[in-house]
Amino acid sequence: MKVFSTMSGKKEDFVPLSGNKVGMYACGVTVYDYCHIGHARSAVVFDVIRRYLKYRGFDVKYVRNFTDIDDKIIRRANEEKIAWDAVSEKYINEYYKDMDGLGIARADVEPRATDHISEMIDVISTLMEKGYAYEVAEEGGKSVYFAVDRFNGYGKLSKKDLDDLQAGARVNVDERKHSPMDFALWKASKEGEPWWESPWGKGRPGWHIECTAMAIKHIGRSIDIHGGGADLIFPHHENEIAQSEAYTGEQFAKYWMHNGFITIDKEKMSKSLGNFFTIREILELFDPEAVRLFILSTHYRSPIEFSQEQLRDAESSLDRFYSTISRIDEYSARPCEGSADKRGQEAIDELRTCLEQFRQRFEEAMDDDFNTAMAIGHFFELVREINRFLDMKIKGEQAAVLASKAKAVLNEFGSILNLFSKTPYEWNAALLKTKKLPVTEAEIQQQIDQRKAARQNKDWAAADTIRKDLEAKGILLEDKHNGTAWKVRIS
RNA sequence: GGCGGCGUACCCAAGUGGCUAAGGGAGAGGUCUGCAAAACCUUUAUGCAGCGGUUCGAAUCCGCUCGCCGCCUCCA
Repeated sequence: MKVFSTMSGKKEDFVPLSGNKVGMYACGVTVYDYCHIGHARSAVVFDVIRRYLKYRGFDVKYVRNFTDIDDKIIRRANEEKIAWDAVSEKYINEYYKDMDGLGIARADVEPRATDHISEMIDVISTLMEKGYAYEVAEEGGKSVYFAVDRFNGYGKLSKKDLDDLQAGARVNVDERKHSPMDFALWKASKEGEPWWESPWGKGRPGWHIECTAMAIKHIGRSIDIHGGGADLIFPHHENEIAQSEAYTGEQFAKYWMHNGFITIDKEKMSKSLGNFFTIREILELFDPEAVRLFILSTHYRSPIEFSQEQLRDAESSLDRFYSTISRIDEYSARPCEGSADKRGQEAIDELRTCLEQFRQRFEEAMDDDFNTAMAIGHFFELVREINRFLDMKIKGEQAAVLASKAKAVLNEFGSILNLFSKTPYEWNAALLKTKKLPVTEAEIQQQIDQRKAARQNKDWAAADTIRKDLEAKGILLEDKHNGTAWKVRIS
């Protein structure tokens, strides 16, 4: 397996630090607002990476944190005139609503910064002892800063030169810092701010220190994979490396993985620009599976331009997929009597070969730095092969069994991408709700029954009228040998 | 200004030295169908921003030009 690491800027062979155990830490969200689709991308990507590593037989421990204390949370609390922890509690709940809705599995550990204050204090104390950090007197207590120039190798992840950084610093120069790039490990609390007791008086942790403390506590002094959005490379992950490696004297993370952004009009989606869609806004309009397919159709490191058209394309793709599953189900349910002729036997052998090759191709794609886009391409290649096979209407039980096998393969590998796991019925029923179509399933069925009677009387005009009426409401009818099926029109 | 990335058909997108440049969406024609839908078949890039170079051979490596974006401040 090859994994691209931001540290080396190359794809590297993936070899865990210890046997087949993989410790994976992904930076989660700061809980002060609803999550947007960019957060969804990061969650989906690392969810799939974790699933694939497990599929590959690794014993994965996945940790994803919540930053539940920070300036923005405090500001939000002040704006809403509620307690800071009411803000974080609320948005953690909302996070789960969104992510569960999207089908993101929970991480093995989902630690919160404020549950790890003592661990952070321990790390900071050690950094003080080792001379990597210094205190600064503040009103009512002391703050602690990390001295960036004491850490040899600062900038190695983001490829930044300390001198350039300082020369180009846009940060307001803080007189109390020895160097403008130094960052807070511990902040003395101001009047009215939340605080915890520490060797430096009342205060709260800086942003970066939580990940060091929680990664080390829940995974270990060295972790295999550390991930997050590309915007965390600097300064957050750079600072994490400095703190952690200064603290342990060991390599903090073996592989650094960063997902690309979601853009709108080519610009990064972000809270500050205001050009974002929240996850819940999207889920009002599109099926969660379409959102996941949209995200996974592009390699995780490339930018994705957000658009509703793209989401609709993803829906159409899924609809194609589920139509095929539906065809398989019909075929397997009533296999043609008799046995396969020579051509049929050849087709059976061919499809069998396709299924074997699919496994290889899927793994090859995913082994290459989790190339989900390529893997999905292989799914649809297989879908076409299956459709061709079904079109041949091969006689005999053997062919029916093979069609079921094909479905099982699709489902098995789909589950690694957390895609393609519904039944065709569930897909359409979900769409009926998501698209808020003005008909119920019962009404559709009733119309289908009426139309059936008309068709038996060869009253094509009446039958076509019913079909047109339903189509106007977004429902397509498909006449098949064993009856009429309905589906939601994607448009 | 420093560092990094991107530019593949009508749209999205994979491919990063060598079989006919994956796959999805959209369009056109055909097969099937009472008619449709779905499915299948054919079709839509002698071409990979442009110009040079390296090479037996490049979308893929190198250089330059143009266009776009990201990080350097909180950010997935």
